[in-house]
Amino acid sequence: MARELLGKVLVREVDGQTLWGRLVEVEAYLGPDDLAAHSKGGRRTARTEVMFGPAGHAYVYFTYGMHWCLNFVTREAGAPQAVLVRALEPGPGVGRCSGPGLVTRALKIDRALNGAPLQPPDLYVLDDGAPKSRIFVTPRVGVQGTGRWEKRLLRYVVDSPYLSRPLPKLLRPQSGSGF
DNA sequence: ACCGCGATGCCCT
DNA sequence: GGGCATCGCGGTA
Repeated sequence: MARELLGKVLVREVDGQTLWGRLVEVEAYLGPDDLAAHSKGGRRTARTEVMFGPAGHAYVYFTYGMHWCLNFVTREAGAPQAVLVRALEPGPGVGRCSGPGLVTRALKIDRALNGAPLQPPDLYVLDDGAPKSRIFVTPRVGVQGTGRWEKRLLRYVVDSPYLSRPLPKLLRPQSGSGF
């Protein structure tokens, strides 16, 4: 699902304006087995409840005292998996969205959208037919201390200047070309 | 370039 | 009460 989402357009309609950006960086969180996931060990709390519901809804949580993070719930009810939106290539008039906290700031997303269906008019994903870019995979960001899970290649990106952190040199297209 | 750290509040034990 | 799926700033190179 994370791979599928890359390159598609995330649209937010709010306050009479339409804000959008193209998905360039996402991470997969694989539920109870995944020690980096909020739903690790099947933890079902007020915060994680939305992830236990059906796919196609927004899971929005608050972190570090000031940031909201947007996820897409990706599996059937009872399978608490999600894809975290980490960076967008911003559309016209949209500010920098390189990092999960910046994505939600730029698209005016907060707890009011937690549990919302990913459908018009508030928040939805479009495929505008843009050509698909090559996908690169890396470890996830900010998941130290999760044992083998911190090394799993569950961050999916396309080569873009809008990533929250640049592609490792070894993965960069044209690396070693001589210039 | 990299590193350290403060802000700031909710969640979970 | 500790920690956090972060960010931006200011310091040192």
